[in-house]
Order: sequence, then structure tokens, then C-alpha cells
Amino acid sequence: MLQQREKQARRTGLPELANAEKGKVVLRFAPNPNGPLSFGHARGIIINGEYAKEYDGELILRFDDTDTSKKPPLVKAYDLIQQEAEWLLGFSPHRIIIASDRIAEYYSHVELMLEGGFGYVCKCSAEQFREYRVGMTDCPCRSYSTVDNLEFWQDMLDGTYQPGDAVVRVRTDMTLRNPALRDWPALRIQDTEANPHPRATVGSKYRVWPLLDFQSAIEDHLQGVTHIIRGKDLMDSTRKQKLLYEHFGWDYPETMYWGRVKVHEWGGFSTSQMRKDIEAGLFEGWSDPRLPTIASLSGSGIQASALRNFWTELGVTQKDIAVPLATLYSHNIKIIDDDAPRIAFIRDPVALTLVGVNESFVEIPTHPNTSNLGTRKIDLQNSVVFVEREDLQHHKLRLKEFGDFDIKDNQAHFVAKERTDKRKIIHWTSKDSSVDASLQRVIDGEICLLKGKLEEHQLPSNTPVQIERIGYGIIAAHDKIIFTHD
RNA sequence: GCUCGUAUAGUGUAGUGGCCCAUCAUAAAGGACUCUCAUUCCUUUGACCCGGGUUCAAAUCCCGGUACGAGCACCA
Repeated sequence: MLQQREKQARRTGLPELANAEKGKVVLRFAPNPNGPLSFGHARGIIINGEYAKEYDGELILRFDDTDTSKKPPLVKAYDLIQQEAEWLLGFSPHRIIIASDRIAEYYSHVELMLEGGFGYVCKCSAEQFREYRVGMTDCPCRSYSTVDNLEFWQDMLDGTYQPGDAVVRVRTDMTLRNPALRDWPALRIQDTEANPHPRATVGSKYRVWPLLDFQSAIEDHLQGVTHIIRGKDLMDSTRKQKLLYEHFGWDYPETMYWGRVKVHEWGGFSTSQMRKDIEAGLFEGWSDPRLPTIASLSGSGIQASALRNFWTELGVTQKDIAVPLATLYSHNIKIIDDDAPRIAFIRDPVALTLVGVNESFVEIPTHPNTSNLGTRKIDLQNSVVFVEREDLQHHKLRLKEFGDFDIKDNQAHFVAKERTDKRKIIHWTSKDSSVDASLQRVIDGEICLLKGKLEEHQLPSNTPVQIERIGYGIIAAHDKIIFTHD
């Protein structure tokens, strides 16, 4: 007992998984493909993915596309989500599951449940059942025989019942303290004639569809999921599913939860709402830079690894949090700055004629801290340079990496190559080495295109750059830069 | 209403009874470096929700408040 404990090092990265054996961990991320991935989804993908990586386990990407009317899937979202998941993770999910391809499996488990007597077909209305639930009294349908239940089940399948007429419930206990757990619904009927499933191979093939708690529970078991990490809004879902697992005699996976996340700058983010707004023409599409989607983030220069660092740093606490985007930006800068070429963009450009300059060009470093990126050559054949109008408040200026100049009547009179005083250092470019270009930036909820002169470059699209004295951005085209952040 | 959960600096986060007058990051302020209002580096400011209890010892355990959030959907 005299031994002194070493000062415990600060834990970094994600906390350990309970009961996890390296190589035998199976995790999953299960979005509804009613739109591409949002910033919030990234947490699910990244946390589960990082654990899969850390434990040499597997990550399943599962499409929970079982609602055809309230949150109908978007056909193109299946592919988009796969691409976005791969981009975020840096690897492809090990398995892809689509719930709507698995209906037969779910049906066979319904039959097991009905035969085992731990499920029943309930023909009460939702309102009626709510009264039973609140009153902690058994619903009359609870006492049907197995034979009856199997017959009613067939009636659900063959169209005898309409949506709302019958559901399959898991028999738990109507006196459970937690009302959410009392004989919870497992499957319901949807009118897939009026609202066919958007996937052509599914369409109107099924009328009876599982609800999340049932579908997810069965699928997790079939896939051998060992750990479920999800939002704490699904805590009661876990409790419901555990009751079902007990009926089947299965072991429930280990679970972890995270709390609600808000971003100061965005507020909440609902895929359904975004979809409405896009369809209403409020936004240009899922990659609109004002939207909190993965498409928007990646399109405006946020790196996947920045998102990974961001979410793993937040970890898996159950606290509801509000985070500023500054934290994400700081991660992004750490990733891109060392390799980001410097480039000049002159807003509100004013042309100045050089006086007293003999050189036909100047060569300046592409990155101030490393020579690996080489130099850029600025042509001066025409002796005309561009500077920002705002900088002309001063009449003694230093053109960065070029020389000191005195400004008079739109002429820049050469003073010296070396610094002669403390005059302001500004970025600039030349007429010969620049093009008319624009800088796309979101300002007060508007997408703005700032016109200006962009230094000539041969950088491919999507290259992260540092726009001198302005901030960071990515190359969108030869004559366009998309602003990322300060 | 019933049920469940969470509460550490401005914002996040570490901490599972003595290493803690509490970690790290970010933000803010100041400074160094720098031919960018960038990067890097240094310094400073700043927190255990409240009240009881257990204990030699509590951010850590217990009880009670309070605040916030979630579930009680034939959504996911």
C-alpha cells in the first residue's frame, strides 16, 4: 500500500469499449437515407468507424429505410451516403445492409414471436391503445390465441387490414414503470400503393413494415453487432429492445450514448427540414455552403480528418452540448496549413504603374515556412500591379516579397528592394500574372461572389490554399476560390 | 403527468475517494517570431450546479433540491 501511483496521464482519444476483444468488434451506423449525411451524422459514422479501426473490427453501414410516407427515402441518397461515409472514414464500411432488402428476415422473426407468444396483433386504434398504456391496463387483443394471431398476421399481409387497423406488438408488461416500454409496436401497415417505396426493386412489394425498434433489434442480432453507440434519445429504444432480446433468448450488445449537439452558428439540423427547404428553392441543393451537410463542408474545404479529429475530441459523453465552428476550423487549419500554397487575391483591385523597376519578373516563395512547395513567378512585363483599394489609405507601402514603394497618382515609385522602414506590408499581384476571378463566401446567410484579381496558378480543383491576408479556401476553378474560414 | 438521463473555466473535455488550491484543447487578452490580418511559440485570465450526509479524506460515493435534455409516434 506504500506504492505511489504514477500521476495518471490524461486519457487521449476515445474511451475504451466495454467487453471488447480486438478483432471481434462489430459496430454499425444506421442512417435513414431520406437525404445525404449532415454534420450530426458525421458523429455517428466517425465514432463508430474510429472504434472499428481501433479494435480491428467491422463497421456496418445500414440503411434504415422502413418509412415510406413520413420520412421517405431519397433514391440518390443511398449512393451519396456511401461515398460520404467513405470520405469521412478514410475507408469503406465493411458491410452494407439495406433494411428494405431484409423484410423477409423480419417477417420470419415476427412469426417466431407470434408462435412464441411474446408478440400479438393489436387491432386497437393508436388513441385507444394510448389509454391502455396510460391506464396500465391490458389491451383486449393481448388475449388472442397464437392461432388467432397467426391468422391476423396473414390478414395484415394480404391487405384485409388497412393502415391503422392493426399493428404487431411486443408483449412486455402493461404495468412497467416506464410507459415507453409497455407493449411497444413492432410493425405497422403502410399504404405502399399510394406511397411506394422509392427503390424500384421494392416499390409496392410490402404493406407491412417493421418499425425502428424491431427492425434494428433483429438486424443487430443477425449481423452479430457487439457494440451499439448512438444518441441518448435512443435510450428507451435500448430498453425496449432488451425486452425483445430476452424473449428471443439473445444477448444484447454493449451500448454507449452521446448527447445532443448544436452548433452555435447553425442551431439544430434536421434532414427532413433541409429537404423541404431545398425543394422549396431556399437552397441550391444539398451541397449549398449554407447547409450543415457533409457535402457542403467538403465542398467548402473542410478536410475529413479535421472532422474526425473534431468528433473524437468531443468523445461520447451524454451531455447536451453546443459547439462553436471555430473549434472545427482550428482542426482544419492544423491539417492544411503546412501544405497550403499561398496565393494572392486582390479585392477591389486598383492598378498601379511601376516606376523605376527594371526586373521583368519577381519570384516569391509559395509557402513561407517551407521550400518544398517551390516558388511562384510574377511577371512584370507590363509594369502594372494590382493592390487592394483599402491599402491605398497609406502612401508608403511594401509589396510583399518585392520591395518598398511610394504611391503617387496611381504610380508606384520604387524605393528599395530591402525594407527601409516599418511601412505596411501588403499582398499584390501583377497584371500579367493574374486573372479576373471571384471569391465565393457566405456572408450573413447569403452566398456572395467577391470579384477581384487572382494570381495565376496551376493548382488543381479542391486544393486547399491560404489566401494571403484573407484566410483559407479551396481552388474551385482557375478563376474561382471558395472561402473556407479565416 | 409518468419514465430515463446529464450537470467541471466563455465553449468543449480529462478526472471513478487521497496524485487535483483540478488536465488538455479551443476562445479571449498580452507578448515573441515572421516580408500575410497566416502558421509557430510563450504568458495571463478563467471551472468542480446548490444543500445535506458518509469518510481521517469527495469533483469523484449517498440523499434531497435546482437546471437542462430525451422518451412515452402505427418517425428514424
